[in-house]
Amino acid sequence: MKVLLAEDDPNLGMILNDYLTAKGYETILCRDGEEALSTFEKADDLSICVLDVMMPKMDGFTLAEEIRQRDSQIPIIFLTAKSMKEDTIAGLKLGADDYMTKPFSMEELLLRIQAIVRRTQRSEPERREYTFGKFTYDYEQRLLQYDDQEVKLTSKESELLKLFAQHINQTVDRTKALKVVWGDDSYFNARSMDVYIAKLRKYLKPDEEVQILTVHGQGFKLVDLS
Amino acid sequence: MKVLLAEDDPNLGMILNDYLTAKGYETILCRDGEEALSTFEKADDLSICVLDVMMPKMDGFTLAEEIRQRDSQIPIIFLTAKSMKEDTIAGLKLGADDYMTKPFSMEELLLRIQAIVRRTQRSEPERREYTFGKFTYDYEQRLLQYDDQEVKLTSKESELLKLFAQHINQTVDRTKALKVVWGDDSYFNARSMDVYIAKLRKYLKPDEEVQILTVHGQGFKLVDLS
DNA sequence: TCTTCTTGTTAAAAAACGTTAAATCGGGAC
DNA sequence: GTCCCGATTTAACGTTTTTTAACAAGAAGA
Repeated sequence: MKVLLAEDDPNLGMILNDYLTAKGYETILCRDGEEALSTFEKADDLSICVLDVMMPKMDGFTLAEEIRQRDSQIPIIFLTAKSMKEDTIAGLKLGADDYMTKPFSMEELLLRIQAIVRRTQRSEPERREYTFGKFTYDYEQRLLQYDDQEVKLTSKESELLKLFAQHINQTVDRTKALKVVWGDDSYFNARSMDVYIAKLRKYLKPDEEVQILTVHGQGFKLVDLS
Repeated sequence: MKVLLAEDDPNLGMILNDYLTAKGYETILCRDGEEALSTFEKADDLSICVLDVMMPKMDGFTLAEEIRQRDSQIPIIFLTAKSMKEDTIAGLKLGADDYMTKPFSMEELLLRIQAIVRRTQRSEPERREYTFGKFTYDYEQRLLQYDDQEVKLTSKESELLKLFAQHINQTVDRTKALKVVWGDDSYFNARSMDVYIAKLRKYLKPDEEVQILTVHGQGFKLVDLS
């Protein structure tokens, strides 16, 4: 996840940069509008832009217009020194996705970035089919196929398997799985999930190369050795 | 474009209502959280929710949680009396799409609504004809066609099918369907709906690529693989 | 090693849903 | 009004899905 930061105040710039980096974002910090624009043109997989409104060489609004010309979709958040209504409105007219008035907390900025990214990426083509080992899983039809056998999964089985299929060879947290599939992570839901893990394991048994490993105290991992 | 407004201050409520109506939006104004929730459940084509945080009976955050449970996609904008950082953060954690601090200008609210709607583009215009798989459904005439066969549906069958057709490949909540088609979600209406689901499934049988899946404990989903 | 916490497994209970048919309702014809 | 009819609801019973319970097994820390 790459974030373009355009902020001329070296102090704030570094703070933002460090904070977002610590939170797992890849950041590119630019000191003025022109630098930001040329960086934008060179970078090819930016997820979001965070632009200070007042900057040397090219202000944030102009920069946003230039960016919009080149990518009409990428989310833009403006940072402004004071709450100027006209600024806000001007920014929104340019298609800003959000707006923050200094001083703001890092946490809030992070949340806003997450919220926007969640929104804009959610239309990411949900896959219909997942494959692992010799299996094919059709999420829409809830059909798990192996050779010429097929099993129809129930909705809970389906949601859980999809979650694993989306994170092949990665550990999926118990709490995360519970929140996604059951909505909350109570004790009983956790036990219920364990039962479902057993069911999925039974379905996956035919292929030795695919299995659900438990990462004790953490979660589970669907490993595909094929 | 339908907007759900939840605002207890009659003055501001009317102003918002009038302004948005003048701008071509269809608005539904609710005076408290509970009213807003039950309105939400009955309406079947809302585009966005604008919720005051402080309201009688049910506050905006709780309301938002309830709404999120029923529709994880619909955009939500919060209105709050003062700029409370905790409020802001709490709201964003709930997945708010935007946030406005009173007093704000109508123009700004409008711009934010437009920005969000432009991004999400979710609103299904009320259509006369719906298609899925090899079927065509004419809602006005209540005529379901397949190849050169056609079936005339009864009014309940029709309302239910329309609801599914408007949410193809999305889960429609049982309670939502009951509220929209039957008006309330009593036990017997629920059983009645199950009977109607069976009827619709019979009608849809000719096309393998269209089916109504049940999402246990949640609702139903009309999937179209074509 | 012992103890505690977590996970595996199985079966039973409970809840939700499917199916079919009979009962009820409500509007038009007579 | 009564009768008839299709539409809808209620009822009864069957099936599937999910949760709960109880106990076994494994991992990790003292």
